[in-house]
Amino acid sequence: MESEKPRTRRNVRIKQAIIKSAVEIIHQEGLAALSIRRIADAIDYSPASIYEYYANKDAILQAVCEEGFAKLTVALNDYPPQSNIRLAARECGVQYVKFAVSNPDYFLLMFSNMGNQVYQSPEVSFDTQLLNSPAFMVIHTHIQAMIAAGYCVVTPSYGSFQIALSAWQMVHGIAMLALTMQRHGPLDYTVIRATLDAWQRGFAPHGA
Amino acid sequence: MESEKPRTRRNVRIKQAIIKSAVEIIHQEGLAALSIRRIADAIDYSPASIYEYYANKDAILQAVCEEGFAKLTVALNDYPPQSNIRLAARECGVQYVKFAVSNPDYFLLMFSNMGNQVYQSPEVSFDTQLLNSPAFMVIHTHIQAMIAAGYCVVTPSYGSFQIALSAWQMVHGIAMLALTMQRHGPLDYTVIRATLDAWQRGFAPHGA
DNA sequence: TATATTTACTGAACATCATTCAATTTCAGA
DNA sequence: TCTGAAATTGAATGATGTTCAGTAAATATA
Repeated sequence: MESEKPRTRRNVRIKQAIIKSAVEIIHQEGLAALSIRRIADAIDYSPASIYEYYANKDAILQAVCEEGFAKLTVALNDYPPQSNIRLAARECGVQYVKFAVSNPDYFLLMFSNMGNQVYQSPEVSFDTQLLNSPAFMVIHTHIQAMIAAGYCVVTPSYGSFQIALSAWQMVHGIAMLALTMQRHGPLDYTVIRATLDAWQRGFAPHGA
Repeated sequence: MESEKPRTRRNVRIKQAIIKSAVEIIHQEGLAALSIRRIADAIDYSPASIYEYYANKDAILQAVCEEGFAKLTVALNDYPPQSNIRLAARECGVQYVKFAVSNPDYFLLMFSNMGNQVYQSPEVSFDTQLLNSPAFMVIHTHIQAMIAAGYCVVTPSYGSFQIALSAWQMVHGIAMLALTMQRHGPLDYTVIRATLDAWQRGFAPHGA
């Protein structure tokens, strides 16, 4: 089931080589340096043959983005064990920012005008698309745990989905501004953790 | 003082015409449609003569961004009068999101890889750069008012600057995700206001 | 006013880009 | 071995940013 003919197996191997070299170029020389010719050089093919595997450059960028979201999902869980639910959720947010900072061009591509057709099927609603996205589900699971532990208050009009979306918006804003405005000098993660603590307090039950 | 020779006055008029048509093209056809030849067409000049006024395309994009930040500053103050400080600050945040949503390509250009050299002089620190930026000062002033009114708690390591930055990060995350992930369907500003209320609660004094 | 000089402007060119396509090579099956 | 399909490519197309030598216009000088 996983790979039928050697024909198709070679096919997927070349497709993987294409996006792998694309990711490397983006990492090493930035998004602006990425071109079809550059990829073709890297994998020892002619520029024209790239189009045998991807319809156009946008399709390649989309594949790169999809891989990026998968990597982000992994990164969101890659932090040392925490002593409680709230610290774990906070560290998950820190991981989000760290992923962005250590993959700036990659991250900007994922969340910019073009390559973000990942969640963009208009026929499916925004909510269900998010709830099927692994990266968002990591956040959502943290929020559900905090709700279950009594650290988060839900109301009829503002449930776990809205809170998780708010959490994503918070860390996304931190990450984006760090990439575009705060490029010079390293980030102070103590301050960022304090910001995420304040965010958690905003959803905590009254006087806790 | 304002305009010396007719020579220089004509010069600035043409420079303004260039960025004005650039902004129009971005609004009407998107950033991808913006080219030197397209601008030259719009202002009845040859492509080469554009370079008499701007060094290259990046310089034009930077000028467009600077105008964008000025427009954003105006928009942040353009909301109906509110009955108290906290509602005013909240509405300022709503204006930030509304500006982004009604100028998507413009906003993405302002906060993306290239055209954001606005605050990027490495010799000046991030803090002082922000505190000299009119758009950030609008946010900072709201925060200072809330602190003075006792709605916000400051600590030695987390002062008005950090709180204002956190506010900016929050609304920026809302705006950015709305542009890149939530493109289909209008935004629910009731939910966004609830999110900003929660943010404010996070910085409120204990049990208020 | 006539001339010299600086400025504004342009056409044509260059390098690079994404993309297409006819022609060629490679390969799997009969 | 032969045949047809698939894979690969060189060359071409049209668009892009940018440069530059040359021309036209505006200004300064005499």
